[in-house]
Amino acid sequence: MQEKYHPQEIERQARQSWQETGIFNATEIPDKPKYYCLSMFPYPSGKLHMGHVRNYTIGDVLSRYRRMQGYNVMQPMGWDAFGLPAENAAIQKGVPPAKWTYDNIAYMRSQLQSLGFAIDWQRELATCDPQYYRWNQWLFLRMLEKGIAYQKTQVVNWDPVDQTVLANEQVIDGCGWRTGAVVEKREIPGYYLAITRYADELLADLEKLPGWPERVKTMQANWIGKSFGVDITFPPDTASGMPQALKVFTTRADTLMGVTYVAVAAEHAVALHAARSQPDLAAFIESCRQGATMEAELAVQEKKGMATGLYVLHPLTGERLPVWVTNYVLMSYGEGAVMAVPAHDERDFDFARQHSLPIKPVIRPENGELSVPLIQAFTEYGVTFNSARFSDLKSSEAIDAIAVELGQKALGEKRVRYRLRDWGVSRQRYWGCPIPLIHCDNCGVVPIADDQLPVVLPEDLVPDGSGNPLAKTPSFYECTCPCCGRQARRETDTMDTFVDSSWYFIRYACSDQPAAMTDQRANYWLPVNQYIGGIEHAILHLLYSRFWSKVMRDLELVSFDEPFANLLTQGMVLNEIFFRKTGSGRIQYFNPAEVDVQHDAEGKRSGAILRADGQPVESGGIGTMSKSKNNGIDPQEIIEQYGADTARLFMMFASPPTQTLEWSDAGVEGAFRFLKRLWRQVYLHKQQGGEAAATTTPVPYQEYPADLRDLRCQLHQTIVKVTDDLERRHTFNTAIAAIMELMNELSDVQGTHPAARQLMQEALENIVLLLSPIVPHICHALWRELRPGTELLDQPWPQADDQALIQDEIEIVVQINGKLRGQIRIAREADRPAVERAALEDEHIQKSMAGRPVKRIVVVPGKLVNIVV
RNA sequence: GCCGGGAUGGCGGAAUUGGUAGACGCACGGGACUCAAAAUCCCGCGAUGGUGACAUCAUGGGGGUUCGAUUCCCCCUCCCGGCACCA
Repeated sequence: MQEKYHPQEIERQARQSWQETGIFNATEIPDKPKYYCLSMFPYPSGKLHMGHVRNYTIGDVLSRYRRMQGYNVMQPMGWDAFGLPAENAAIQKGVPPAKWTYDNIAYMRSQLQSLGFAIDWQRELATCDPQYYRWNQWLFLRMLEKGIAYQKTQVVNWDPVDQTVLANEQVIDGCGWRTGAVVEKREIPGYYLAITRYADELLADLEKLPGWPERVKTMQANWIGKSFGVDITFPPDTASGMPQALKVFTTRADTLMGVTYVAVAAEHAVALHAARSQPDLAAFIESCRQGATMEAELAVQEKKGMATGLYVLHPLTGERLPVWVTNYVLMSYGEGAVMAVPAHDERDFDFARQHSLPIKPVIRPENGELSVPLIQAFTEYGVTFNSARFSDLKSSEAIDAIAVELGQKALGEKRVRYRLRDWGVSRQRYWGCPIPLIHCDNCGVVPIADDQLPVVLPEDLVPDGSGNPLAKTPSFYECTCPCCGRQARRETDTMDTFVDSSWYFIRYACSDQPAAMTDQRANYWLPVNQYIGGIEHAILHLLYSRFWSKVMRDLELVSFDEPFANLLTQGMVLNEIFFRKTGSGRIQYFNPAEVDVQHDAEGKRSGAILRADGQPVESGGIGTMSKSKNNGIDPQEIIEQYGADTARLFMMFASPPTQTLEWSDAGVEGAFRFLKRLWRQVYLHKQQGGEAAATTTPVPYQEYPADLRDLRCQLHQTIVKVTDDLERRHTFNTAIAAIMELMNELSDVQGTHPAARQLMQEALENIVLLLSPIVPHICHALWRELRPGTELLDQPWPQADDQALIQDEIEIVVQINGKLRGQIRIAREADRPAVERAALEDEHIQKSMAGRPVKRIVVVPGKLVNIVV
């Protein structure tokens, strides 16, 4: 055995050994419990970043742990390979996106392999592979047949930078999720997937996901936004010229008797009708359309409106109610029209005040009166009044009674509505999955026949930054209609890349299946037992994938309802930001790797200097690693300097996986130091006749000296703790801390005494096994030293020896009035009176009590005694 | 505005079901080894007072429940995340 730890060499050897045996290639074994462990696949952007390393290390630790526990583990990897960065790189460098993407995949694959992840590379897939995306197209056609996919023209979110449409989920604070550009409204035809058909199930099934973080489930529930209410029809006052009845949706039918006007969105048919004869109204509508480009601005912008001169009739009283066009009613929710109840709705209240519309209170608090005149809307539930025969009812009763009355008049019914909108999947971009349709002047939209799939995306186009290159490539779009044989045009829009990622985890189960989208292996492996990824996909990818799985289930392609049984959302990787203000007032950022942080004699931070010039730099706080702040650390450099195990150990140790992780060079050094100590400990043990002790005449545990018995107890307690931390808590940081603690104790064990060597052998073997999911390479090498001729990966996860966990004497804490005042050692089986007696007799306790009388003694068995004086 | 999560030494974090606050690591200080430095090893390390044994204070702030509260309850401050004219 080498005296020193040489990570590069041992890591290369370990990886070679795993590769030769193909040990991580998974097959379906019916009689073994399966464990499908999945980390979100990367976009092949060029090289791995620390977020990837963290993500895949978490997955690898869990995979390797489960493997040792006897599970049939599958951990696959692939590439989310379609997307805009490829096109942008192509525009800049003049290289086709395909080449750029495949080159990146090759490099990043080698990086992942150098990190030693236990991945089944036989199942690797890339979403830009025609053999993958043909099944996107195939399923899209099935959806088309079922009416789940359909075409419509509507106002959409337009990203002016990426020059494409975005789905609602992809608009964050009014900006594109990728570019951050302010989203515009445009009216464009496109294809939609009817995710709203599944709204109710997507919401209800969140309850089938106890293994998901509450936070993510809440976010999805809010996004789906189910609300119960009543659809109400307001008949037209034809005398005023009102052309049609107005349908509204309300959750507060109990306030119906307080309606004083009706408001419609600027895009509403009634508004457009009225505008035809009223130029000023037309101008107002136009200004609404232009002003309201940014979603976030909508909420804060001033409420504006204009009367149409049209009237509707109150469905119960027949009263004439004016119709207003306003900018605060959304066309995209409900019917694009609302009944306005100023007394009981904040928005209506503001608007009514501005435009001097009547305010009619009809709800009062259950125990009390409404103070009039109202200073603000009373929006809570309460009791009706001033509502004719619907007075003096609780809100819930009034809603029911009014709904029944409206039902009898055929002017309303109870209705459930969702905030969720259908998923627009058309993208006016090149590097994506072609939508398999043909437009024929004669036959309309014609789907491609299944046996003609895939519609292959040409891989040699170089976009120039102006529009979709597919639309400028006749060899792609020129075709003949499959129905009538005449000249036709192929659809040049491609699918949202979130389509690709909505089912890749199913395809891993059968990525070599040429004849079908899935086969029975999908039902063996799925659902994914543990999914790991960033919280940023809480809605987007995770909601789409759930929807897609349910569609596939209804098409009888898979048999599960939910794709991901357990979800772990990892925290982001942060690093300090350093900068200087240059003379011209510009800010120049410096990479933390080029900066030395200084400390004073008390260990507090005193400043930071740039190594290159020795001059100070300012700290800009801690932030996510990003190019713009120049605070990223390249994982490759860490791997080359310290080895993959150090990188993995540091990331798992610095914080629990769900929390943010602060990068620290010193912390990396510390992790490296620990591995060096571990290596040395095994080396020294072998020098002292080490592993022979385990095989020759063993000393019975009962004959161990007391200190070794205690140490052996700690060893087995550590096994229990690490197992629990990995299995249940997923707190790898505390698991590592417990092993470090044990190592610290172990380093005191000296000498060649057989029992000492025997214990050392037992401890080191177990430490190597416990650490192996986290730092597999060094453990692979150390195991060969501790047990020559055997392989670590053939070993099961260690089991604690129950006998070792039982201590004859235990330590009990003694408190006086809840404050720690002493410790006593006492026999494990000592009864309550004995414990009390021992506590009272203790010298320290006697002194602290100073003769005060005992009022009461609280005993927590095995833990503490509290003496109340 | 609504919903959720959080605040613990110089720093990252630990304390799992109300039971020893600060595990483990980093930084820092002291020592050993060395011509010297690095590396390594040993010791110390919340604050205040005390030579010391020890005492007091301390988990964002204030109050409460309890023999005992970082943990439970009420109020407040600040930070982070999500949603936001959703009728």
